[in-house]
Amino acid sequence: MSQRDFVSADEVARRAGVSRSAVSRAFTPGASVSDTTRQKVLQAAEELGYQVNHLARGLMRNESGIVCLIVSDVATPYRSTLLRELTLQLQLAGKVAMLINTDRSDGSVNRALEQAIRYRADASVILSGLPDKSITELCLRSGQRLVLINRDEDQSGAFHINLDDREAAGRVVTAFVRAGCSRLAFANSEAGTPSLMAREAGFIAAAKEQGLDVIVERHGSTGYEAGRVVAQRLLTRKERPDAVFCATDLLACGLMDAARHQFSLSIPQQLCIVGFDDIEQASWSSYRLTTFAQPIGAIAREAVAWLSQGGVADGRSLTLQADLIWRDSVRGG
Amino acid sequence: MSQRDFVSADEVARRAGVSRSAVSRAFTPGASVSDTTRQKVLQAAEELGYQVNHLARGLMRNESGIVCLIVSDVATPYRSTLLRELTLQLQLAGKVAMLINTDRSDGSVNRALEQAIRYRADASVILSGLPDKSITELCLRSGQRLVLINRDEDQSGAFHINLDDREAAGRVVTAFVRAGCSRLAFANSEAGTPSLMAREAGFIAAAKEQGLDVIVERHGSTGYEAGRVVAQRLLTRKERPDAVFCATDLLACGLMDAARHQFSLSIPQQLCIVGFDDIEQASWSSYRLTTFAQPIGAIAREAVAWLSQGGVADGRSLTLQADLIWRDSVRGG
DNA sequence: TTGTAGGCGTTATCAT
DNA sequence: ATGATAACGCCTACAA
Repeated sequence: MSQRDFVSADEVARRAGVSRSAVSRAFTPGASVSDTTRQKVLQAAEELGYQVNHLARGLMRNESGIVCLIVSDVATPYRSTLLRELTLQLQLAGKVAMLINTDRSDGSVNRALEQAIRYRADASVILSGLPDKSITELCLRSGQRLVLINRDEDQSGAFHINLDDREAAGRVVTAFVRAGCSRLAFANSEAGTPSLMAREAGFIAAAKEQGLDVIVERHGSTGYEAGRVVAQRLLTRKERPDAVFCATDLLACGLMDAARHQFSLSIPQQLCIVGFDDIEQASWSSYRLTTFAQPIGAIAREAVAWLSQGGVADGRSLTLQADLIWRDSVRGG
Repeated sequence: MSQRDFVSADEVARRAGVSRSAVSRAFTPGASVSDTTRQKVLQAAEELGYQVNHLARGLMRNESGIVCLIVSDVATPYRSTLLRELTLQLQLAGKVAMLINTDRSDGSVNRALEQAIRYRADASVILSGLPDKSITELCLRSGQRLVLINRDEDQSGAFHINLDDREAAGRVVTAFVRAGCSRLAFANSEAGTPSLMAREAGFIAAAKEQGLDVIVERHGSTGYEAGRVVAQRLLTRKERPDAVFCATDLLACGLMDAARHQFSLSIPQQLCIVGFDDIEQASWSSYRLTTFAQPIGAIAREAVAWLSQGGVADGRSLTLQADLIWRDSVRGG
């Protein structure tokens, strides 16, 4: 390691002609220091380029200020938007985000949480994957807060933020029926995460109420390419669907592109499509996708509010509604 | 704050019937411990759910394992991809990423670096913005490494990774001329970052060598919407351009969509377009954009290799080439 | 190989 | 309001 030499409170104290404690107090909001000494300290610190060592402070205060964000597929539009919002809110709350990428292999969520513990993170936010119960219990027992976004509901003590996926799916059926569609399909990935499966189940159930069957096709991960593959399967059937609900916008974009450029179908005339997430691309004029907007701002705000609150926090569950954004991929908006 | 109670090395030592130091050694690769005690310690740790406190360890070792990633516009395709790659490489190198969002206001890069110092980050990687020299010197002086990606060249002691933007721009002119284009335009944002301006300058210079003028149009930030606005300006001129080089793919997508859907132009027959970054959307069948692929993997690898190397590191500069990806937005690939 | 003692840079407690 | 002193949890000589 190269030589590291950060300036310490001692040096500031010496230069300002006060004690270490005075320096500490000058950097602690609400501590009892006279204005004159505070000024002396602040000036000395400025001149030396002193910054409080948060490693040491965290050790003492038993509060690191660190919040771990555990996530896979960061490069995905929806994920990266959520990430942006979370980091922003965290910073506003005086916290700092530690980003842990779980793209590689399974069980990596567990390893990520261990990392969170090692850095004594005040809280962890899980955006992807599902950790084992033993490790989340360890977190909770250690006093580390846990927020699960769009994850399953089985971790007591943690804060769950979910969308009402089933309700949303029901509205899609209504929209499709109103558009005169009758051959419904659902495009999903093989990921099988709770929220994705809830959309699928909700769609099927609502369709059944209308006396309609649903063709379900699943493939790969939740991306553009998977959408193309699913389109291939769906649009070569003898009984071609006239309406597809896609579990995510990325799937929808892939499916829409294939439908247009490979099968020469007009949208929404010959095929209605609804997506989920309202990623930026959904509004691009090549897509103009009717889709559900996740309340990303609200999710981030609620998450940060909960994890940065003082006092003992109980586990809790919050269900938010997704907004249906009408654009041009369904007839008769 | 709720009660926090992480298990410490003391407790592990007691349970394993050894001393604290034995515990420490058991978790230090290459320390001299007998296999039997190591096993005892590891088992006790496992049972108690012990994890080494990296705050304390960082304090002692003078090496936190933290690397700060300083970035704005995280939700942008190119940025988020780079972020994914960097976090992955960092984790492979045994480091952990601290993400600092500088979306708000100016001078926030300076604040971000101060944050990096407070957490005693081993290094900082700057993906956006440009810090004041005084603060980067403080970082360097404190022994914190600095990597600047696609930033300006004026920070000595830091590691600079840049693309050869001018060379790339030159190749675009060649491609346009070969496609029979003669009314060249450059679409840029008003951001004015070094790499963006280098692409612009390089394009103009290369065109001049061919005896060609370039219409330059700049607007807003580097996004899809700006591309639409620029298209508006460019395509309503009496002398409509027949080839546009866009500073980024996002601009290119916006411009292409406007050209097609608003001006009913065929691409590449009536208008050739080249972008930069090779974001995922560039390959989608609605765009099939000819563009430059940033060597993101190499950038991330080089950055992490440099910042995690032992010993004293000198400032250094690395220039990488961008690969031209031929797709369908230029005639005669 | 093992345990003991001292120190890393803070903050909190206690006098003054 | 200020300064000395004791933690916080860990690592690392040093001694055994």
